[in-house]
Amino acid sequence: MPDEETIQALAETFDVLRDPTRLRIVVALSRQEMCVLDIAELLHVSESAVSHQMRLLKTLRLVKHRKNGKMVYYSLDDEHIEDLIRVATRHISER
Amino acid sequence: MPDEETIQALAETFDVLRDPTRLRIVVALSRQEMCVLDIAELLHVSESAVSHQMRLLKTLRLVKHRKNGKMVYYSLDDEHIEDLIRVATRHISER
DNA sequence: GAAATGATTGATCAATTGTTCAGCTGTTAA
DNA sequence: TTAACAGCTGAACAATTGATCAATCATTTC
Repeated sequence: MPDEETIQALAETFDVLRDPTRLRIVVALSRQEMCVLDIAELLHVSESAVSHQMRLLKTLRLVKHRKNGKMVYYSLDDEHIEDLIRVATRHISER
Repeated sequence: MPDEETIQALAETFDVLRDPTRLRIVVALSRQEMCVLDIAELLHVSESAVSHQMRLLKTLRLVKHRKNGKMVYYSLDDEHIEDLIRVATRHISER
């Protein structure tokens, strides 16, 4: 049995992806870099909602950002997340 | 962008594994078949709590069960879940 | 049958969560 | 300097969640 710390870290990782909005953001960013407004429009949620989620994704080191003037461009910071989505997609397609 | 149904199914999958108790149950079952009481004792949680979680895991087809008298033995029903845990473990070990 | 055991269930409760709203910061252009 | 724009933030709210408790079911043993 993995130690408590590992379990917590694993749970935290899955926790990020369990929310549909966050999942959509991550999937979108796996294809291209995007700014907050682009994401908000694509997913039909408010800028504020996106911004809140980006803070979480940033804190957990899932995304990185790049500022250009007043725009903030986000992209994935971790290729493992794409792996997770791939494996999970295989899972649901066979269940 | 995947359709709404796929996103929901993906989120649901990650949702199961985001809870430490549920994650510990799944990890334990990936090693051996266990009954409710075994799991409860191993994880130091109540039988009732385990039973509630087993219902969820059963509903989402993550575990299967086998009755033998008054005992119910649970085991994993899906090898993809072990893959997910493997990939996630690699992720956290490198972050 | 009654008691004991393993497991399940429903109700309840505190804690957590994601969104909204309003106001804010920082940057650009007039 | 003002207005407009892109993004961030904290408070507040409803909704969801996971554990606990008590009661119950199902099976075995006495």
